[in-house]
Amino acid sequence: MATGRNHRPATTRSRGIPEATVARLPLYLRALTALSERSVPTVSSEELAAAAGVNSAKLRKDFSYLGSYGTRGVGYDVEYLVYQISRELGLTQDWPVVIVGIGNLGAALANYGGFASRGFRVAALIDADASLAGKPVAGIDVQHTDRLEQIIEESGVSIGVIATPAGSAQQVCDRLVAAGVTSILNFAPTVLSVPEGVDVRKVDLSIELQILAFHEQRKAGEDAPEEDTAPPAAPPAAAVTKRPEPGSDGDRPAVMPA
Amino acid sequence: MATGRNHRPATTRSRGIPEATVARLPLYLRALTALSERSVPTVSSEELAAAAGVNSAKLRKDFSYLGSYGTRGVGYDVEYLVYQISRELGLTQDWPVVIVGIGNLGAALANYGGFASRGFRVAALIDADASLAGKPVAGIDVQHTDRLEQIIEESGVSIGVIATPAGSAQQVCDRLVAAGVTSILNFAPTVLSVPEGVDVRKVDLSIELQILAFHEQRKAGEDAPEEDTAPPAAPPAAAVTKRPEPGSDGDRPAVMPA
DNA sequence: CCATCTTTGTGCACGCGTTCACAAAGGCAT
DNA sequence: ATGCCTTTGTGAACGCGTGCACAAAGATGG
Ligand SMILES: NC(=O)c1ccc[n+]([C@@H]2O[C@H](COP(=O)([O-])OP(=O)(O)OC[C@H]3O[C@@H](n4cnc5c(N)ncnc54)[C@H](O)[C@@H]3O)[C@@H](O)[C@H]2O)c1
Ligand SMILES: NC(=O)c1ccc[n+]([C@@H]2O[C@H](COP(=O)([O-])OP(=O)(O)OC[C@H]3O[C@@H](n4cnc5c(N)ncnc54)[C@H](O)[C@@H]3O)[C@@H](O)[C@H]2O)c1
Repeated sequence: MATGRNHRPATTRSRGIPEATVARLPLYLRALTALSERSVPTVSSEELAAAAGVNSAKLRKDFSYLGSYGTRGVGYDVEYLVYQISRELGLTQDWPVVIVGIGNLGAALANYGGFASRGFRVAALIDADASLAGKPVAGIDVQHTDRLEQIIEESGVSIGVIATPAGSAQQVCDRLVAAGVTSILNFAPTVLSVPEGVDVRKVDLSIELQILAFHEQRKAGEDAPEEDTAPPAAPPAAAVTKRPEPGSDGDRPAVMPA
Repeated sequence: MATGRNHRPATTRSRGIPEATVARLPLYLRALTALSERSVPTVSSEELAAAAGVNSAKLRKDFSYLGSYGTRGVGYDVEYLVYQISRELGLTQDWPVVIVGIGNLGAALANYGGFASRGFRVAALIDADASLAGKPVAGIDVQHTDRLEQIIEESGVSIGVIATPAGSAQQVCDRLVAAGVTSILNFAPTVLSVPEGVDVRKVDLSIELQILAFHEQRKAGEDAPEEDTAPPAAPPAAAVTKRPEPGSDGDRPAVMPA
């Protein structure tokens, strides 16, 4: 999963809908939308669960938090459920979104059609590079960072996407929050600190790959005997003496062997 | 979070390292790398936890799974810890990666510098569009899908990134797996089904936004009284009778009101 | 060598999330 | 109507993850 707030103190526990359930609702919604397009009238928890790639009991429990929308012996009415989930997720209204940082990634996001298909609308593209200002990306003119606050207030934007380099992310975040944004999707590889009441979710490609690498390594080393912690390097203790750097810094033990 | 395997039956539970811990190791690694660049010799759990945005007790417990690498009264040796985590994550070796689907997103990924900074190397870019073949993206020539199997075998690729449209994703996935890929990072909004032993993680922008929208809606509606489930639509029951299934398609109750 | 002070490593308790398993509900055929 | 069959909704058990709080380890200064 990405990162919601650290730990919701259970006080603000969304009318009883668990966070894990919320994270799966979009998955169900996607599967249901596909069924709806094929004009399938009803679907059982078993079928829908298979389509969404989850356990059917989990799905039923998830839906039970929304209410009793199923019919025993039959299943769930597809259209009705699509509406209920959409409403629960707040997708019956349009959410204007700003994207800050129109580089490789930001431009790809701007071009992504998957926004509008749900209730999201790209309200503005913002970049600090003056030479980009006025140029259209995905049919929308890029605007300069100077106008960030103005744009957000005028358009009533409450969701911001950060696709700037990591070094600028916190600064951009601060400005977004100050201007009224209360939900942020962060693609920059940094930990953002935000005041209470602001939600941050992060998408970090590098982390995902590293997690895959971890499991990949385990798969590979499953046959070969593990070499444990012995071979790697010198233990950390008793190794803090040298100081090669005049500026500031201590020594570094001779780790990172061959 | 994204999605690891559904549920690891605890049998293959990575030498005791909890999945949640594995997911945080890259975070610690990033913070430690920054410290290392500033030549900071040691760091306490409290400081490092703050930098990584987590609880210090959690961080200490996480590290305890790797071994006792700290020194009481002092903290952790930065360089040593960087090495230990890198080794645990399998980052001491280079992982060749293929990206399939060099469109908006795939091209952005190919251009992303964050790959090489960790142990990942873009081994090949693959697309079904014949007009892209031979054209360089990020300094690497795009190759046609026909050569997918050959490329994977030749380069010994075990990690694949899917950035094709959703409709092609499962098919691409199947080919990757058949060719020997055992870890997949999926950007297409689809549930991929893979055989046992293959890990899939997904990154879904749309889902992240929907989760943010959910919380955003709650924040907004906190003042206003909730309108519960009453107004929405007609209840689902008593609407399932017909089954006009010669071709397909049944009726659809008049949901989705104004 | 001893006292003190810092910080780790972890035992423990708690809450969330997952899964099983089944009673109740409801459709459908007879 | 009545009984059967399907599928929901949920009680309960379990396991994982989190965070508190503290004893033990070790550094440091006298
Ligand atoms: N490209 C990818 O596939 C990818 C993948 C994962 C993460 N990321 C992260 O996403 C971010 C963007 O990546 P990218 O490849 O698009 O980089 P990029 O350099 O192509 O684009 C960054 C853009 O942000 C703009 N910018 C810089 N500072 C700004 C500021 N203060 N305010 C507004 N705009 C500002 C720059 O002008 C530039 O247009 C980076 O943090 C990167 O680490 C990228
Ligand atoms: N662009 C985004 O920001 C974004 C965000 C989230 C998710 N996604 C998802 O990522 C995927 C790619 O998005 P995009 O915007 O880059 O789309 P795109 O249309 O720009 O690129 C898709 C590329 O995949 C290639 N392709 C199609 N079928 C293929 C096949 N069978 N084998 C190999 N290559 C094939 C196409 O030739 C094209 O170059 C889509 O599934 C999209 O939903 C994109």
